[in-house]
Amino acid sequence: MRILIIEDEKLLADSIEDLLRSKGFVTEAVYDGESGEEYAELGIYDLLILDVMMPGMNGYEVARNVRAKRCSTPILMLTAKSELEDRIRGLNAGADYYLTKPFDSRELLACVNALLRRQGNQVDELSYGNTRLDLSTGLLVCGEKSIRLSAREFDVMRFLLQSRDQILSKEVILSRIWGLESNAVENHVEVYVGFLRKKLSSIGSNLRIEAIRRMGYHLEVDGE
Amino acid sequence: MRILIIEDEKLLADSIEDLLRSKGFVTEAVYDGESGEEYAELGIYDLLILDVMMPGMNGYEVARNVRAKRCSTPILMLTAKSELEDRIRGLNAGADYYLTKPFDSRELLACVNALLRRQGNQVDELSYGNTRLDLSTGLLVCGEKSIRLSAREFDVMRFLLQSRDQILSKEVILSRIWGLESNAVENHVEVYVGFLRKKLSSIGSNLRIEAIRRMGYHLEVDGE
DNA sequence: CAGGACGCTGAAAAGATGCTGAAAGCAGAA
DNA sequence: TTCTGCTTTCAGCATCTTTTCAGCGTCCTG
Repeated sequence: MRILIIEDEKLLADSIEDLLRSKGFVTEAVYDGESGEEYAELGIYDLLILDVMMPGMNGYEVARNVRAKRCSTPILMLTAKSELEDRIRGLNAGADYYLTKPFDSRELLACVNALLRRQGNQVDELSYGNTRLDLSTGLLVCGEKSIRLSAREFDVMRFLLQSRDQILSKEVILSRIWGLESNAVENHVEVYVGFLRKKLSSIGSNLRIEAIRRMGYHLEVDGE
Repeated sequence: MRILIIEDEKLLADSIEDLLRSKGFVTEAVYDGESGEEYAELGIYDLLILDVMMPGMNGYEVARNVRAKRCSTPILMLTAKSELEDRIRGLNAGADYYLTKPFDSRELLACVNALLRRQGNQVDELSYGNTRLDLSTGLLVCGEKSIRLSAREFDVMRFLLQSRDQILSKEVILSRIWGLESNAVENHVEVYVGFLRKKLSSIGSNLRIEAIRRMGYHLEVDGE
């Protein structure tokens, strides 16, 4: 999931990026309306986060221009104002949701998730090696064989597949899959990795979930 | 990964230290802004955790002074206040992230990880000679061959690569990698240098870790 | 040249970390 | 309610990492 942040306060943009990245989103930030519009119109983003008050082109204008180009990427507007008429103005300009600063990070995340969910825009499979994870059915497929993953197994497998170029620490997996508030412990990750390894080998996959001591897990393809 | 905690409430500082140490970070704590600034400006930390409300120099001032010295270590600010203006003030003073007390330990960890990750992700590999250290997978690569480093080996190797123009004394390496409070001795460094030399030559690297008597170690490229 | 300081190494002990199977807890379906 | 499958918990084992240590070689200094 790729998110573009258009926000002239660099530090705030950075902290939004941190927040979203820690949840596994891919983010990019630009710091003025003009570049924002340009980037947004590439059409490669799943969501725009757009500040209203910016020097030069403001958020309303950006939203309006983007929509005028028939780009339907959902837009989340950020503003210091909380007046009804501002909200209406933003929505009329094409925004999908309106968040008043200061906002709670939870609220932002909930909002981002809601917008992405609403779009229903997902890739419908992830492949690596000889193996494929079907995101709509939750099936792990290898050649003729396939096996069903439970919800948790699916989340973990997907996260691993999405992060194939990185080592994922148990900590990160926990906070991403079980959430910050859960009282899940690292052994949960170990157990689920165990489940997944069993299922992977049962369908003859050449994917290995390699444990890297003290660092985390990494997906590898046998014979590479 | 080395973290400096600047927090006048000793109990809170201790509990943060415990938490982070249990996750394998090396921590040090100081209990007032003045010493905090002094330590921070040594530039040997990967992250600062900084309380806003302290007698004497407060967190904003520390952050501002540290930034004024062009020290770009990420700063995580802690505060009891959750007002927008405080958050912005902190961000403007150079903080990278803002956490309101009381905070969840998991949230703190996620935050710390996010900040460290962001920093680490700016460079995702370090190369020298014919050899490359992949920071996201922890692999030491030379041409076709590659070998996995353990967590400690990785830390030492990275430190050497990052300081390729300097001679690193065992003492500096010890304090940086094992931490000031650890009871590690210089032989640890010698042993790890030995491990690394073995791994370097096993993949055919032209890097040598040269010992300079009474001074320390230095990375050199064969045939230069 | 002798002696001491320093650095290197292999082997073994100590310590951490990761894996696993079994069982208990839980929630939804029948 | 009972059944079923998913998730969590736990304890013990296995494995890998880190530390420790003793002995040897080399370099420097007097």
